[in-house]
Amino acid sequence: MPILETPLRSVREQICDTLRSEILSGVLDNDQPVREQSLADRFGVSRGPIRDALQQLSQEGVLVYETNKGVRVNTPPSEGERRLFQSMRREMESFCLERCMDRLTDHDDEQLEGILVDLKRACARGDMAAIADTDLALHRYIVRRASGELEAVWQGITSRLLMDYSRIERLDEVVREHEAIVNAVRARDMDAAKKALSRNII
Amino acid sequence: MPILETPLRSVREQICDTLRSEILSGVLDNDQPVREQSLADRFGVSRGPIRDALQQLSQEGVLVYETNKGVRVNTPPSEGERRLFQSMRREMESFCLERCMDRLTDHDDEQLEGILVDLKRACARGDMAAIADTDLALHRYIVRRASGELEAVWQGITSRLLMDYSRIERLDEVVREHEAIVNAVRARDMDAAKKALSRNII
DNA sequence: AAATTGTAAATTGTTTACAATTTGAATGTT
DNA sequence: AACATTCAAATTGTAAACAATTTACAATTT
Repeated sequence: MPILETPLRSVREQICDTLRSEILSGVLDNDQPVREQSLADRFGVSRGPIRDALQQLSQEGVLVYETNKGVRVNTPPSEGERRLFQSMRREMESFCLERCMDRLTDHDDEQLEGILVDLKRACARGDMAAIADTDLALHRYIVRRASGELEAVWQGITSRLLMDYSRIERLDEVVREHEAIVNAVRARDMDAAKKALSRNII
Repeated sequence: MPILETPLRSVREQICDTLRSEILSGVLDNDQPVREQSLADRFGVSRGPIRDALQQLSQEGVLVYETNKGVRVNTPPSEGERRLFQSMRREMESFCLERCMDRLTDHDDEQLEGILVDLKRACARGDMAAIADTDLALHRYIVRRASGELEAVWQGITSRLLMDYSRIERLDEVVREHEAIVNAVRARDMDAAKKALSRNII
């Protein structure tokens, strides 16, 4: 039997992750239509799994679905909605820290450190898609560690918040903020970790 | 051009609503597997649209999806998760009230009153599925009136909170709470409306 | 010229057929 | 009896064909 549980990511999930990363990092313009057949050609599968992925991304808020018209890239939330989502995301991640902090092991510290290294590399080469990926990966690690049940809700809120990830301009700031998060978590300093997480949610 | 916008609900949405209602009201047991073909037979369509609906309900938290194993009815959230979702739902609905209150018209009042009538009838005949439907419909009306962009997030949180709707036992209490909500909204009393909504979110 | 209508191409929605995987019972082995 | 193995049935995953709808553009009318 396998020691480490393999997630066994489906085709749908892989396509979702790729498209989400590209959209959040600004590769595709807003309101730009996304055609099923072209994606099917690109990923080398039929339209079935593509439709599954597009539906999931629509529910996540990354795409907008219209009956008989397909999907298009969503627009960022309004200022009011942004503030609401910020508040909710902070509440979620604080909750997750509270729940998982005393269960974290050395292995978790190593994982977080690894994500941090990936983030630094992505920043060094200015790869926005990879930056968005690793940024999300670090937060997601905390969420998953606390409760897999929360991940889908967290992803929906976070994706909507990041629909204009492009406004992230100071890359060194991103690295420093995530270093602060990892350091606080490694020190098991709940208060500092919450503050560092909250500061990074904008 | 059409005076009243027709929502044009897709097959997927209709199946989603039917299954969600049945599951939240306790018709199907937890952890019970849901077979695609049997649902296809029941709704008179092929497995394609069924799979769409099951995927959506999985992301909503009503069902749990496992690769190559299909879906099963989800279990209610833990006590901690419940408190978190409660807090987030209260924050969302308060936000929606703030945003839509001064835009409400007589037509909105009539709509809310209509939902209230439906709720009373459903309670009178003890139809749990209809009670859950109309309960949700009233809150959803406020959310949609404030911002359609919030609905998917709200639905995910709310569905998870209602995974054990059966604990709702005092039906007269349900009616009174919703009457309080509608009355406060009709009076455009922000504070009372927020309190009434919050009291109803448990 | 502007608006309307008609038509063909493009696109999405659905069904059917088939491939891959899981499940469960029957069988065999220790 | 307990455990592993095998194999068929059930179930999910994917592909391809078909139906329904939308879109874009040409033709026609006002």
